[in-house]
Amino acid sequence: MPELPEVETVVQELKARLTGKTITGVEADFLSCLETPPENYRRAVCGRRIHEIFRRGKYICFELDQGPVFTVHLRMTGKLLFQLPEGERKHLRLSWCFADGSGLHFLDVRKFGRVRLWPGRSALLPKLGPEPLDPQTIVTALTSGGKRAVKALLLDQHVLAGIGNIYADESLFLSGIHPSQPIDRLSRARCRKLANSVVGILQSAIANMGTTLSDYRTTRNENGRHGDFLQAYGRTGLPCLHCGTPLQRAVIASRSSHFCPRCQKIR
DNA sequence: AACAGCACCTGTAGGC
DNA sequence: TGCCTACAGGTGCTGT
Repeated sequence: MPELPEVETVVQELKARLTGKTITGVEADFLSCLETPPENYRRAVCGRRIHEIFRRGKYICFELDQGPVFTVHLRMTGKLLFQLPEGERKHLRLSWCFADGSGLHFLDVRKFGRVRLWPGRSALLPKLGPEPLDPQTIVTALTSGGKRAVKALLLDQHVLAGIGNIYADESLFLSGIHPSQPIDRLSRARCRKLANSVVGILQSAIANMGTTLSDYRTTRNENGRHGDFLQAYGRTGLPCLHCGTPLQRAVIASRSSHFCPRCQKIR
């Protein structure tokens, strides 16, 4: 389940390895992963040099010379790998070939991942909210959230771009806020605490190259190490690391939510 | 406006 | 062992 830290890890590796390379071919094994007609996509990218690779929310963005950008969204089970592992050929959806003979492979068990072409950087992903990497941006985004549950806001990519279920639960646990807490009844101080938790969690997960629970891998097919540090997500029934109360699981904002019923009360 | 439900998919875990 | 079902969750859509 790649969220901001996982995508950031992938982008840093792609940047180091692929910037400046020229795309010579695209081989699609699963045409539906292209949201742009295949011929248009090929025409736009083949023969072009990769100018810059960057991240926006959970999107991986490849900016090519002369303007066009294509985005890759990994959704739940997508991976970008420099080498295609034997035995995973079954899940290969798309490959890019480069002028130096190297390649990049997009694998995706569940076929949810998508590749899309955009005319340029200025028109990219217009509905996406701001990056949740500085506390003031987060406070501002959350405080315009009406009466909604705080977890619904954290997960809404139009409000903040990049947070998914794992880091939403971790941030709420760290700041002692119940996922169902209505945002308009959250004090300014607790909102700031949440914002600081979000930034801290995301930065620490980036430093650990993300969280591998099942499918996520780096471009070198390595696991992220942040799974060892999760304090709430996936710990249903295990003791809270602050007070020892067994953690609970409930469906909130249509997602499984993991929280401590004692440390995270609605106030 | 906010939210629920569903579709998209497949692998895995659990029950029987 | 094997069959069946529920479940995992990011995004975008429809309906209420």
